[in-house]
Amino acid sequence: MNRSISDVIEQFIMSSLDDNDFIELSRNDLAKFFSCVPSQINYVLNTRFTINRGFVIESQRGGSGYIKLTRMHDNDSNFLKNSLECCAKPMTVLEANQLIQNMLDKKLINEREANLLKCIISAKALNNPINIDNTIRSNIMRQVIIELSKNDK
Amino acid sequence: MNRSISDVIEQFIMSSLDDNDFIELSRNDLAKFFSCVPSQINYVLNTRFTINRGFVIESQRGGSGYIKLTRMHDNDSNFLKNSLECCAKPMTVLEANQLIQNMLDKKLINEREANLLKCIISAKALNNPINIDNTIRSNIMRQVIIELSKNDK
DNA sequence: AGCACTGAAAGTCAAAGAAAGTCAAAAAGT
DNA sequence: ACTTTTTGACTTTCTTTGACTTTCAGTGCT
Repeated sequence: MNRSISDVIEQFIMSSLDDNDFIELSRNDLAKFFSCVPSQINYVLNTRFTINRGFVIESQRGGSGYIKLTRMHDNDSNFLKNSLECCAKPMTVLEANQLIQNMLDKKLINEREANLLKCIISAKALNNPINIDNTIRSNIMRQVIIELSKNDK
Repeated sequence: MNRSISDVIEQFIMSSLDDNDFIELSRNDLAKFFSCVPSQINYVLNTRFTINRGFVIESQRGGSGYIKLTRMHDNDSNFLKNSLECCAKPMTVLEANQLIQNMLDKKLINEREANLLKCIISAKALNNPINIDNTIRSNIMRQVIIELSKNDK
């Protein structure tokens, strides 16, 4: 197996995640360590540690910036993955409400949270040109799912 | 997580506020203590201890000058009412985040809820024509506040 | 008492620095 | 040929630094 540097970096990051549910990386340091350009790290992250594979990435730029990588819990991850597909297209209020109800049923959120979400994706909250309304709604739900995927507190 | 010197200073000031409702700082002494330039203290104050997060800063220059930092206390309904006014105008991500942080500080929402809200009002979630972006954001926050007011004690 | 001087604060603002992100071209695999 | 990987120039975001400004209390002089 003639593996690429990307594979090696993937492996390295993967094993760092063995012990912890999340790790914090320095893009520049990692790049230096593997003698590659920094954007290669982004490439690895974007191609290997995707939401669909159960990972969530957060980061901050600027002085003492960082990249935080979180692994999702497996049981929830499937449901969330499927839900994500739901959010690939614009959603009506009805569809969004159903998704929220599903999340509630699966105990991924509680009642209070469900109510919050419902009011947020309501027509009132997204009061603006109708044609992009549903798009924003699915964008919001996608972000919610990503947020719920982070299993740290 | 204390990533930057600014974060460390923020923490320090924050914990000084644990016991008292207000504290008096000496900009120069603080700067000396943390081995940074005095204006760094201003930076921390301006980015972390903002009005939107419920802090008030008073200061005096010149001989025996000082910086007085006060944490605002007002009851929940007052707070919600004021927050509503905040949402009368379009809001930037930063403004919304500070409002959410403030709600968290006041225990009107918990950390999980705060994170949910933050991701919802993020640029990513509201990914659409910039000029109406901020308007949607304030609409959303308004609905959230209204929702939170429902189960008010 | 009133006034000017002085030095000790704090404030401002913009440049420099330090990350991370983006995107597309070039290179390498298959 | 086509897909994946590698590279690097350019962008964006946040932090750190420092030169310069403003304000004030105290002091000494008239």
